[in-house]
Amino acid sequence: MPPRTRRSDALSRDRIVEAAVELLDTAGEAGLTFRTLTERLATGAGAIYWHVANKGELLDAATDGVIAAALAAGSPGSPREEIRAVALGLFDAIERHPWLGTQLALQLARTPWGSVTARIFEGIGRQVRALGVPAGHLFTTTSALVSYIFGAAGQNAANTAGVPAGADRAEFLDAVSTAWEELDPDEYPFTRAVAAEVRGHDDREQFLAGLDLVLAGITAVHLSRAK
Amino acid sequence: MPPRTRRSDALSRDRIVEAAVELLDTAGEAGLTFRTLTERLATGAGAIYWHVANKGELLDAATDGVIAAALAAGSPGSPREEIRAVALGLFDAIERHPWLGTQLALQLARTPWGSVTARIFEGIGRQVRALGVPAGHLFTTTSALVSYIFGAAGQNAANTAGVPAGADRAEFLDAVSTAWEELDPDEYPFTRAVAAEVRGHDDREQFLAGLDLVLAGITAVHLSRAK
DNA sequence: ACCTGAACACCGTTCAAGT
DNA sequence: ACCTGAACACCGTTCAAGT
Repeated sequence: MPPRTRRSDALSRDRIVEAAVELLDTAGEAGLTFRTLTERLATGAGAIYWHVANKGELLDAATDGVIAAALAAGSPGSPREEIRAVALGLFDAIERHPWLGTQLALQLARTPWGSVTARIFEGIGRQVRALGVPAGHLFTTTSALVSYIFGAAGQNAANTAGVPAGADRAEFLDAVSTAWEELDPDEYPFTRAVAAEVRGHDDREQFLAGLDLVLAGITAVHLSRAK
Repeated sequence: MPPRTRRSDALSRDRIVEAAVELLDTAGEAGLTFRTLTERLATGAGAIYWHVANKGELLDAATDGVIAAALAAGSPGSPREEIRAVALGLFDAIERHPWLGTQLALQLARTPWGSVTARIFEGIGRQVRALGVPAGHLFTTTSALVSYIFGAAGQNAANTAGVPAGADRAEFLDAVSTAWEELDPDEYPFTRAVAAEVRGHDDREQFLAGLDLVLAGITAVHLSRAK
């Protein structure tokens, strides 16, 4: 009897990465092991190591592929619109693939200027220049924007990943809000006071509002005599 | 013959966490295992599990302790100064304990509103309110600021952790700058153009410049009729 | 050149047994 | 109540052997 899952054609790096992404999407980070991967691909561990150096490289490739696809959709528009598009592309990709949040952080820690960072930095930076930020401030300004985007997208990944699969979003926010209202008034007066604002908020809108805040800062500091 | 390292007194959760931080500082994230930890504490694995539920909880406790200590120094000052102090507290802690970058990201992914986030959110939020940001915008504004701080501090943790221990900082920046200058002109025109700005920059100054950018945005959007 | 799969070293965790 | 340490299940990785 032939194996239930038969390889239709030869193994390749791309097929391995693709299978890895599928496993990550369906079973989470803990669901991707060399055992599950070899089973899914109906092969042996050594076969995978022939195409990929180690698990870290496999995860990097998976992260890279998903991010590259998310940023590929280049819509023409004003610099502000382009920046929003790049940021939202990352935001949405993390929402679709919750493991991206952790993985991006780990990859950033391992190779700070890897291809993912470079891609986003370049994409954002071009638009920062198009905005009219003067030459000596391009690096710092772009870095600040990218930092916000990574921080906010990561924070959000945490939020969405933390919610149990079946739970309703509104229910979850309600629970957080209630929990905040019950914090110690001496230690957490601010968080308590702000608890109500959590209840109805939309993550995506909040992400964009924060982005607008940073853009407003860039305008105020670097483009004050513009137009 | 008695063991080289003898326990001077009873084990405790605090002693275990303290030893874990020491191992993380000296040997990195890979250096902390239950084997090295039991050896250092001259005990058995079961003893540690009596005080700590699992490795995740141990890492959370280590992260929490270091962050709490870093934020404890409360210097009185204007809201802006306080915000800078909190942000720099986190920034410096990550620089002193490079494993914090990864660990914060992982903890954020596991328990988004854990004590670390809550601590920073509360600390920043109070000052945002003191700045005069109107009630309905406190949550979103504080979130944006915290996102930038986490993103930038994390990004920086990556940068400093990536540098080999002995290497000179200036040398490293020089290498990055040179690498950027050699990127493909078609794919990375912006990054190439900005390579020179990398060479002399100071991470701490850049972190603060970005923070000022966000603060300027908050002023422009929410405090425009202030004073 | 590409793949197989048993074997290895190492990890977090458990648990019967001690004090 | 607190600790010991052998044992267990599982993981990433290697490598002699096959085609």
